[in-house]
Amino acid sequence: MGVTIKDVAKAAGVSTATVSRVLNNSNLITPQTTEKVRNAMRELGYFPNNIARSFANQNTYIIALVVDIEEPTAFNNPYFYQIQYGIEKYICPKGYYLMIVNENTLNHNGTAFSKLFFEKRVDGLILPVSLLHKNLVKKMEEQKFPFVIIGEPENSYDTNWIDINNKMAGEISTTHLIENQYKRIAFVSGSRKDLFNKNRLDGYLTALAKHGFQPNPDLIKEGGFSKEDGYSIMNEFFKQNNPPDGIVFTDNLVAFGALSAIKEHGIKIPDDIGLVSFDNFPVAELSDPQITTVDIDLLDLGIQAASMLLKEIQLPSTTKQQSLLSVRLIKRGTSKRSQR
Amino acid sequence: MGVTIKDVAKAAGVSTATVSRVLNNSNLITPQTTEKVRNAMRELGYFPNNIARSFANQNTYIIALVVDIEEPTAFNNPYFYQIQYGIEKYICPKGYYLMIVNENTLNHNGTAFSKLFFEKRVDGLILPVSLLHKNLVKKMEEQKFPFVIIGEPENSYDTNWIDINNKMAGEISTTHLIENQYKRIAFVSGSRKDLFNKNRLDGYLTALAKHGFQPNPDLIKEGGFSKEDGYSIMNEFFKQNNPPDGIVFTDNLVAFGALSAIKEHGIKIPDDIGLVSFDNFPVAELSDPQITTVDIDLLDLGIQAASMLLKEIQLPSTTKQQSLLSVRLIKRGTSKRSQR
DNA sequence: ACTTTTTATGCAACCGGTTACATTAATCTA
DNA sequence: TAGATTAATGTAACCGGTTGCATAAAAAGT
Repeated sequence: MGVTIKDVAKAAGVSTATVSRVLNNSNLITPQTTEKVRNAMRELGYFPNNIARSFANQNTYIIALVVDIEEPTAFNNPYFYQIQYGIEKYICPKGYYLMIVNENTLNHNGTAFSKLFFEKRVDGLILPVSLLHKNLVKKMEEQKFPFVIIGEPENSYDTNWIDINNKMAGEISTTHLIENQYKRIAFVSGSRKDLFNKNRLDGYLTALAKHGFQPNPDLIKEGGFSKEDGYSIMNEFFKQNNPPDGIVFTDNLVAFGALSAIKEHGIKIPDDIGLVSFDNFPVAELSDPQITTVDIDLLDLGIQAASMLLKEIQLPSTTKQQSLLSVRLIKRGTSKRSQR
Repeated sequence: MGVTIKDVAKAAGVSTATVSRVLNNSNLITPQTTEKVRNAMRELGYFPNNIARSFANQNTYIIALVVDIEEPTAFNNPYFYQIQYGIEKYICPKGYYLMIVNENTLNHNGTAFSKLFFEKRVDGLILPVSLLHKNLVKKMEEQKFPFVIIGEPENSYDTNWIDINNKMAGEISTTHLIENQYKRIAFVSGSRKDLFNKNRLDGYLTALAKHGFQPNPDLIKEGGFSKEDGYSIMNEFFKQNNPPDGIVFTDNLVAFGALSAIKEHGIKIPDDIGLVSFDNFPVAELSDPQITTVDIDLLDLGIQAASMLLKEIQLPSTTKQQSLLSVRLIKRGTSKRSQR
C-alpha cells in the first residue's frame, strides 16, 4: 500500500541496503548515489515507516513522562504541565517524542506504568519520586533501562534524579523575612513525610539558626493544600496569644487562603505581617498584594531531566547523575515592609 | 536477550502461532493449551515486545495530541492541559497511549507534526483548528488517516471536529446579565478573525435581540489576552460618557484586570456593574468577588474528542462526526446584584 | 601492470510478532 | 463406522527496515 524502501531501491536502481544507508546518512555512500536515491524518494513520495525502523533497531525514539495527578487538583497545579513542556522542548529537536501516562487513570497497583518498560514501548522514563517502587527499580536497573526520577528519593536509592533545591528554597525565603525585620517567623508546609518538605523545613531552621533565632514549635505547622486550608491555619495562628508576624508557606493556594483570613482580621500586609510562598504559579500575581514567592523553574527542571535521560539512553553509564536546581526569590508585595 | 515468543512456544511445547493466539485471546484455543502457554509465560517472565507487535499489524496504539502553545502564555492557560487529561483518561483503559507534540517546538512551517502521520508513528491525531492546512488535510483524507479537530473549522472543511458551543456561551452569559437588570451590556472578546469569537459575539447579539436590546458598537471591543489588557480596556470604557453597567469577557485574565480598574474607580461590583467571563479556569475563584463564568468542560471535551478518534480508528467511516458541547453558567459574586 | 588497500554497494539474515493456509484431531451425521 | 464437518494447532510467509559479511570497484603502492 505505502511506498517502501524496496520501491525506492528499484526506482533508483540500487539495493535496499543502499537506500537504508542514505536514510541514515551513512558516510559510505557516494554523493551521486545519494542524489539518485533522494530523487527516487521524492518522486515516489517516500516516507520511512517508523514502526519498521523501530523494529529493526529495537528502539522507539519515544520517552514517557509518568505523572500521578488526581482529578480534583489537576488543574490548580501546573506542576507537571510545565515540566512536560520543558521535556518536550528539549527532546523534540533531537528526534524524540514524548508520551504522557497518568498512573492514576491506570489505577492498578501504582506501577501500571511499568508496562511501558516491560513491553518496550519507550526508550526511557521520567517519573516522579512518588511512584518509585523497590522491585521495579531493581528490574529496570538489571536491564539497564534508562529512567530519571523527578524529586529527591530517600537515600536508599542510587538512581538518576533531579530536584529543585528545597533546602535552599526554605532558607532564602526565611532569610528574606528575617532581613525585612520580621521577628516571629512561622513555617507552614505539606506533610513532612515527604522528603522535600523535610528539606524545606531544614532550610527554614538553618536560616533561623544563622540569624540566632530559636525555633518555636507553635510556629511550625503541617498539612494543607487548598485555599480553605490556608484560611483555617491562619485563623489558628490568630488564636495563639503571640501570633507570628511572618510566615513561610510552601504552597501558593494555602498562602492565598491565609491572605483572606489576615484581611478579615484587619491586619496590614506587609506592614504587620509578611508572607512568602513557594512555587511561583500564575496565581501568585493575582492576589492583592501580590505574593512574594520562591520561583522554581519547572521548565528548566523538565529540560534538565530530559537531558539527563537522553544522555543515559545514548551512552549508558554506571555512575548515576544527580542534580539540584537553584531557586530564586521573587520579591512582591507581601513582604516589602515600608520601614520599621 | 529478552524472552521471545519462540522461547515460550518451546517451553510450552506448542507453536509460536498458538502462543500468539493466546496473547490475542483467540477463541480457538483450548483452555488446557491456554493454561500451558500462560504458565510458560509466567515462568519465563515473558512480555510481548510491543514494537514487534506494532510492526506485524501496522499500528502503534498511540494517538497524538498536537498543541501549539507559546512559552510565555503556556502556563496561564490550562486549556490544552485539561483536554490532554481527558484524552488520556479515555484512551488509557482502552489500551491506547497518548503522545504530546507541541508544534511550536518543531518550528518549521506549521505542519511539522505531519511527520507523525507520514511516518506512521501514531494511529490518529487530535489537533487544534489553528493547525489546519488544506493540503495536509487532503493527504490525510486520501489515506483515510483518522484525525479529529478541536475547534469548529471554517465550513470549507468537512472533517471530524468537536467544540464547545460558543454561541450558546455568548448567549447565556449575556442573558444572565440582562436577567439581573443590567442595561448597557458590553462584550469584550479576542480577535474576531477566529470563528469561535465570531460565534461568541453572535450569541451575545442573539441574547440582546431576544430581549429587545439594540447592539451598540461602542460596547463591543476586540483584542486582549492579559490582565493588563483587561485593565486598559476597562479604563477605555470609563472614558466613554455612558460606560457599560455589565460586561461579558471571553477571557478570565482580562476580566481579572478589568476588576482592578473597576475597584480603582470606586465602582461597586456587582451592584453598579456586573461581570461575566468565559473559561472557568482556577483563577476565576481567586478574585474578590469571585468571577461569574461560563464553565466549559474541557475534560469532557478531551474525552469526547478521544472517543471520536478511537471510533474512527476502530471502524473508519466516510461520514464525519461533529459535536458541539453544551456549556453552563457558574454564578458567582460579580453578577449577583442585591436588588434594584 | 599487478598486487594491496580502501571505498562503495549488494546479498541476505534478522528483529518478534501475526495470520492465511495447511494439516491434524475431534465431533457429528446417517 | 465411514465419511463429512468442525475445531484446534502447526507451518511458513510476511510486515519494512538494518547491518554483518561478501563482493566489486576504485585508489594506492611498488
